[in-house]
Formats: sequence, structure tokens, C-alpha cells
Amino acid sequence: MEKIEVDMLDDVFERFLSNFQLFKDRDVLRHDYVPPKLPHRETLIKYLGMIVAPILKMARCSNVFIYGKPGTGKTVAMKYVLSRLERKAAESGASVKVAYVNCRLAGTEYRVFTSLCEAIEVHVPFTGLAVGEIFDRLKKGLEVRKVSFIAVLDEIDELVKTRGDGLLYELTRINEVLASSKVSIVGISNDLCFKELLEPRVLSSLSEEEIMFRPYDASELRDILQERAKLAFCGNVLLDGAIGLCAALAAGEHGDARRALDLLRVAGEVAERNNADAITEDHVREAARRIEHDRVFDALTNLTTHSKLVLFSVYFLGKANISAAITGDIYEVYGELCKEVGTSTLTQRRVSGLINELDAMGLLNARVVSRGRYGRTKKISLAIPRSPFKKIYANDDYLDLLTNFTPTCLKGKLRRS
DNA sequence: TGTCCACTGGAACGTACGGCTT
DNA sequence: AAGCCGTACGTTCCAGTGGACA
Repeated sequence: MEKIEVDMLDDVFERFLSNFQLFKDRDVLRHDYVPPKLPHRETLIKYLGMIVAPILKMARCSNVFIYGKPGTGKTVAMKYVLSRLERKAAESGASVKVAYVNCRLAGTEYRVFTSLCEAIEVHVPFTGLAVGEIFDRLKKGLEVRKVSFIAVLDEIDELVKTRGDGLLYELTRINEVLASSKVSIVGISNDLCFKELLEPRVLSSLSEEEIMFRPYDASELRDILQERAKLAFCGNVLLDGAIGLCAALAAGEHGDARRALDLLRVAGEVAERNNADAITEDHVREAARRIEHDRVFDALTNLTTHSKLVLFSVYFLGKANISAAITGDIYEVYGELCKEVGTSTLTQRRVSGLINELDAMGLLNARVVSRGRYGRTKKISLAIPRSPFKKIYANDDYLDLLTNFTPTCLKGKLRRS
């Protein structure tokens, strides 16, 4: 046994030493990489450049609102423009500061303001102060530094949906109180209906300019992948068919370039692990399977206990042939599961909220239906295969006892379905 | 046509917690 | 140390809803 392992490792090392490598630079395929060329976005980048250019002369540029579906190049195009702008400002000695904040990752207004403060080197505690206080420090910092400041707020819709547009309102008004600095705002949103959430006065000042990024089609995705592949892989290790398949799969999912790049990167890793000399269509198909599996696995393992119990309830209902359960059914099974694992139950209102969260994560399908005199409720089914369930939770110290449990309340329900 | 069911989902509020300012 | 802050997670209350049924 030991001998075999040594030989296998020997193979791996020999291969490495022989200098055969698929990847030249795998980071090039990551989402946050800004490439030197952005195919099919040249016009938009030029337009963005024209909008922000006044910054270089210490004038305020128009606020911009950029929208488009995920993976359409909004973020990377903006980062590209920002990097060139900073470079030009350094050359010309213009006093320019830029801040890029992903509002979804920041999570709260407080953290967004904190990031903006950091960008102009105003250091603030990461908690403990009132939002208003952080905002005041930002204003003071800007006033002292005498800069043209451009704040890019990515995924701004996520913040507005949960916290309202107070932050945006404050920011759009900040120039009224600043004498020696100018602030411009770029809002980026994945949600095309986002504008409806904004108050008219916020909307009108945010969208002085509007830019729409439309999804890529398969041939455009192919160009993007080819461009990145030149930087990411060695020689001709990537077959044309593989690129085409990556592009086709991603085009099928609303032309998402990030998805295409993920597929390519994982396909490369699959090929690497298989000691293959080239990346083929089979590697891409395997990559697609692996990405989906990893997504489900990560989501399932990182849930809170009660979300897991709710998901388990839907799993059991599905097992009992109740494929589209209603909220009441789930709450009943959930109650039993809580009892079984010895935890207290949440209220039905809260469970209803958890169902919505699981729906948003793509783990459940939930649809509000009216059943006439039998009331209005949600029909809920699993959005993922049942097979990984047992496997994933068999290793969970707390939930493994549920894998062989049968809720008693399901016996009566079986007849109904 | 009105009633009624089984919820939905918004809003207000409570509690615990970590961390800052004074 | 006290007071205050934001955040996360939860409860309670309740008006609103869409369509089957009498």
C-alpha cells in the first residue's frame, strides 16, 4: 500500500519537474481580476471615461447609475476606468481619491461609510459610533483633504432593499456642505427594477447619467474566454470545443461572464488533477457538475440550525411524496424535528421568513398560492436534489440523528397527497 | 356576492452582544 | 464603568389577500 502511494506521488512530482503545466496564471480567471483588454465593452468604457474625466480638473463629474444583470462586466469595467483615472491623476498631479465599496459585502450603511472613510485615510472604529458620526468624519476628512472624490457603490440595490435609501440621500447632498472638495457617486446595480425603490429626489440626482450593460451572447463570451485563456493557460492546452462549451453553458444562464470564467478555471483544475495534456469538453462538463455540487454543499453546511431544520422538513415531506408542501405542513414537521433534536421552536412567522431566505438562496422553491376557502399560503418544494442530504448531514454532530428519523405527523399527510 | 380560510408580510419592538467614547 | 451604538436574530401584532365555496 505504502509502495503504491510513494509511486503515485513520484508521478506527481515527476510531472511537475518535467515543467508541464496547464496554468500559466490561474488568478487571471478570478472574478476580481481586471484584464488589460475588455472585449465588447470598449464603447461603454470610453463613455464612462468621458463622464469621469472632469475629476482630473477638480470639477465634479456627473453621478452615474450603472445597471445590468450579474456577469455583464459592470464592476470590471468600472474598476478598469478607476485604475486608469488614478494613474492619470497621479501623472498630472490632480488631487483625486476613489473608493470602491461592494454594499452587499459591506452589509450595512455603517460599514459602507467606514470604507469611504478608509479611502481618504480617515480611520474610524469598525463599530461603536453612530452612523451620523461616521458621516460627519467623512465630511470633515473630505473638507481637510481638498480632493475630488469618486465613490463607487457596487450592488447598491442590496443595501437599499434592506436599509432604505438614507445613505444615498445623505451622499447625494454632501456637496451642498463641502466647500473645498467635490464628491461624485457611481451606483452599480444588478437589479433592473431597483430604481423603483428610490425616492424621486434621490433617483434624479443619482442618475444624472445612466448606463445599461446588456448580457453577453455566446460568441461574445467566447471572445472574452479566448482573451483570458491566453493569459491563464500555457500554449495550446485549451481546445476550441472546451471554450465553446463554456461560452454556451454561460450564455444559457443570462450571458454571465463570471459563470463562464468559473467553468473555465474549474475545467482547468479538473484536467490538471487528471494529468491531462489538454482541457476538453468532458472537463468542462465535469466542472459544471462540480460547481453545482460545491454551491449546494457550501449552502447546506453554512446554514443556521433552524434553517437546516426547515430544509429537513421539506426533505421529509418530499420523501413522503408531498412534493409541494405548504407552510403549515412544514411548520408541523419542523416542530417534530425540533423536539427530536431537543431545541425550542421558532414562531411560524419566523419560519415563514426562513423559507423566504432559503428560496432566495435557491435551496427551496416557494410560491405564494391561494387555495380559495382553504386559505392563502406558500407551496414549497426542494430546489436541490435529495441525494446529497444524508451524505452532508451524516457528519453533522447535531443533525445526524435526523437522517434515520421519520416524523409521525407524516402518516396522516400521506393520504392527502 | 359575501364569507372565510391559512396564511403572508410589514412594522414595531425586545434581547443579547461586541465594541467604542467619555 | 457607564452609556451609547450598530447588528443579528427573534417575537408579537395585525391588516391584507385571493379564490373556493355556500
